[in-house]
Amino acid sequence: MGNFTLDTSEPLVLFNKTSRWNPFSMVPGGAAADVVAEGEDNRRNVLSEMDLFSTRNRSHNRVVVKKENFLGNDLDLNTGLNLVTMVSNRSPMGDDISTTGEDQTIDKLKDIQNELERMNIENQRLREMCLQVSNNYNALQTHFVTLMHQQEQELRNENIQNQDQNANDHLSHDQVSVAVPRQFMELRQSTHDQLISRDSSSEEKTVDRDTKTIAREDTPDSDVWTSNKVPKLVVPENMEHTNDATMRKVRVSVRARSDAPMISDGCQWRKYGQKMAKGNPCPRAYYRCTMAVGCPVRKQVQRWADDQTILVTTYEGTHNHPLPPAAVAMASTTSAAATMLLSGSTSSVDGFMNSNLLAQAIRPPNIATISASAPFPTITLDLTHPPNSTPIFEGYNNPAASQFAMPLQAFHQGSSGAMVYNQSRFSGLQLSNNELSNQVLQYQQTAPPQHHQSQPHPSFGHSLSAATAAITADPNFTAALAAAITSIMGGNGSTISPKNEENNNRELG
DNA sequence: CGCATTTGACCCGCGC
DNA sequence: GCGCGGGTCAAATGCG
Repeated sequence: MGNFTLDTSEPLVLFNKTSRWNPFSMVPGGAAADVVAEGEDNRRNVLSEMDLFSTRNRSHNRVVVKKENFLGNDLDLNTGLNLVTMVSNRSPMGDDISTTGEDQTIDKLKDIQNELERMNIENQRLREMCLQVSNNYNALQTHFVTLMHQQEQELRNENIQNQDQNANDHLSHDQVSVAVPRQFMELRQSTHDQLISRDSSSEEKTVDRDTKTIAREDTPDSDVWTSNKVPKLVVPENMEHTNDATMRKVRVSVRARSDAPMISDGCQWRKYGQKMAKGNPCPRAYYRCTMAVGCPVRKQVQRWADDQTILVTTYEGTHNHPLPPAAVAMASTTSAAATMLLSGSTSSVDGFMNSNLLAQAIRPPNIATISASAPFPTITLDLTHPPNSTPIFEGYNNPAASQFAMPLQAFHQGSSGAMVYNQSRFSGLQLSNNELSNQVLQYQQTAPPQHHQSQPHPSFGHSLSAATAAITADPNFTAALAAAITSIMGGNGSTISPKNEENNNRELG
């Protein structure tokens, strides 16, 4: 088989070069384009990689066909799009083409169809591989950020202990050690404009306050969720407990339009309460995850007061059990977002968050809001932007699938507006990026809509798409993905650069 | 009958 | 100290 690559990102008309029919005569404006085979005889079946959409070429009304020969019977097409094969019944010289030529054309078409089927299967396999790699990457990223957070917190604890011992020799060792989870305490206290300077004379009061709050906020999950009558003052035994407790208190809020009482995120939830919240005529429902005994994850569902078509789902905590595929995307996204928010609560917030991969991954403008003015630090993903009318999203415009159509469209559309941070300490983190929309568009071009519609979990494809889109916006991820694919494919020694990924995606589609 | 949901009571933190 | 509001519990209720 000869090498033959065809750019099929747009409708393509395949024609025999021996034909006098000129496909470019249909171009608005009526100017016919020349088709030139460089250095080759026009009468030979020379068909190769054509850049039909190059601005430069188009501007010159000329398409350059690279010289790359193939035999007529070896036509190897890589396209998933509709091809219209135009075969003239006359040669350029005016000679009639025999019936044998038509049979050969039919054979070619059959070969093409077979090859298309094979390539589609291969593309599907590669797509699944990409999803798996992206999921693994996200999990690793979350773990990495958590480790970074713990490491920094340990350093801070050492510094705090040294400062406290120097300034307050009269404080007992236990009182000082109580200040371990100060990282989160700082954020919460500053939230209420009550941050007390450690240099002031009120140091003892500060420690007492920390002690009280820690008793509630840093209690291990098992204590918190099983009984409220256990001793409230629990000093964290290790950093892991501390991290779990603070993580549980960090919230990730997702706003999406939905008529359903609750968005489907792949997890199993049990409602354990409902309250009327102040300032909102709609009740707030409380759910806990029931996929495992003692899972600390809870969520609140409430319609937005300003627009009751918008459903606000607030997640809190980290799952302590394996997740089904349908729940991986949302859970990992919220978990990573919570980790990012925790990372941002450190004193080195700007530098750390700017280096945070997740911060880049979720930084499409006008989507994420970090708010510390709420009782708990909350990162809000606003997925309520109006739908985009791009035909590619027709499947997502189906009302039945609307609940997660919004995330996709929001991610896709997220090229205007600005990411908002309610608290001044986050103001240094200006996240503006429009490459995500391109990446998402790319991803969606490679994902056939019917694939989503036929999934057993309707929300899975959409939520996973949104999460994957966010992940793939990270250039580091692109490089990692390229390396992973290269490694998996093993073989031809060629590497996939991020720049080439677009072409690869196009071919995979 | 078992499980999920509902709903009023209770706990707790916070502000005045 | 008291009241308010958020969050949770658990008995009652509903449903398949």
